Amino acid sequence: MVSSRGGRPRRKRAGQYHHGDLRRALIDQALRTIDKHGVEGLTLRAVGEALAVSRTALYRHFSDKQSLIAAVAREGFRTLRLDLLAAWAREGHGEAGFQAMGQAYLAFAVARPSHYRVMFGRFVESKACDPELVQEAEGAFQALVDAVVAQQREGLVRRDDPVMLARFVWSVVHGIAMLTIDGQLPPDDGAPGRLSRYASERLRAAVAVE
Amino acid sequence: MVSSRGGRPRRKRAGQYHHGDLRRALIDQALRTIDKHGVEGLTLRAVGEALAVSRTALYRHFSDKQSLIAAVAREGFRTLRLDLLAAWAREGHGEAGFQAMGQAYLAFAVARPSHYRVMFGRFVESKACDPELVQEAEGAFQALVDAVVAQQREGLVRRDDPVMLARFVWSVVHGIAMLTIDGQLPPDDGAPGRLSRYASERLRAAVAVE
DNA sequence: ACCTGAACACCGTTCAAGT
DNA sequence: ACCTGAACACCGTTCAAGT
Repeated sequence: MVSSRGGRPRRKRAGQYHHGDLRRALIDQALRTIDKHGVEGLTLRAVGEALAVSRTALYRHFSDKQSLIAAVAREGFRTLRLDLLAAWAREGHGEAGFQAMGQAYLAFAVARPSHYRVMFGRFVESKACDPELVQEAEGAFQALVDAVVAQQREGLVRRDDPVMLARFVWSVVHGIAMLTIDGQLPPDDGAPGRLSRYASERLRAAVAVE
Repeated sequence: MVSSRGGRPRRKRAGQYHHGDLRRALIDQALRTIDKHGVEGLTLRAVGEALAVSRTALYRHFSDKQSLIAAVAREGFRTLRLDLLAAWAREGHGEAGFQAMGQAYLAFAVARPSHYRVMFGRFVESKACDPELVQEAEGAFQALVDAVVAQQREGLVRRDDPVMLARFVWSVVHGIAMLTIDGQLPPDDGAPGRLSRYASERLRAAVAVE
């Protein structure tokens, strides 16, 4: 995180350049704003102001606002992938590890709902234009596929097409994540937690051998 | 649909009022715009222009843009509920009916992705402010719960808490819907269709008795 | 190369004024 | 009651100009 001391906009002397990794600073600041105020609260002018930089300085590093948002989404998929792999490894690459992956996934979405929404919400139109984003998203999904294949080898889950099976699991977990962060479950009720436990149990039954 | 002939903005004579059900016309026009250009493409100015009305006429019927969007979301939940009930009834209130509900749900989302996104996407902050929207959303969910209870009576699905079971099913179907309309499945591949068939089969296993 | 400020074409919303 | 146009405070983006 490249931040000014105390999080305040830096005082700027005339004629001075940013002279740091402005690209990095822009992404970090955008992420901070998105986490705090959502994507719809993200303005390039405010980002520039927070970094004590002109509101058009950004165009040296990003072609437009969408491309900045895409960079934020990319970071999200990267963090998500690392979280998933850590959970899977921590619990020993088996049934428990798979369940931990699900929990890690939901924990990510609940901790950073706005960030999660940016990753999936079609804020980047035609992702064909951002192959790095597609690649990062596929990397996160691959962690799930790998875990499925590993369990198939151990005879822990049925031997269907692992990609299809992983997509099914992803749907469940993504569905719960979205319903939770979009406030579709009764609030202040522990509903998300109970649903995720129940879903985990039913999901295990769905992917069981025979 | 209250439309001008040919879909063109109507010519307007000076001093003339709209004198129809402007509220209704505003919702229809907003829905049309959202379906065509997404929520982010919705501007109150364009809505007014399309209806040959001042861009502030809207404020007589809605407190702000959000409240117009909320009305569109409400319509969506109503249509979704009717679609679900029709599918359930058409296939005879059993296993086939339940599967048809799932297909109807996905068909709705795929046919009107932007509308579907508006229904769930937190465009209305703090839905407590729009109790009618909450009510309509709950109505759609209730159709699902009722179908679960009916199947439990027939011994077709396990006798867990029907609300919890319905939330689980909803998660799966909502997850597939979102991944599909957000372009997270490989395009031009029939992947959404195959996933939905596979998920339907696995889901049946997940909710089966014993 | 990297940054700047003025300018342009947009927004949602408010409000005094009209019928 | 319902509608209007001007005005206000915002946007993202472009561009000639600076270092």
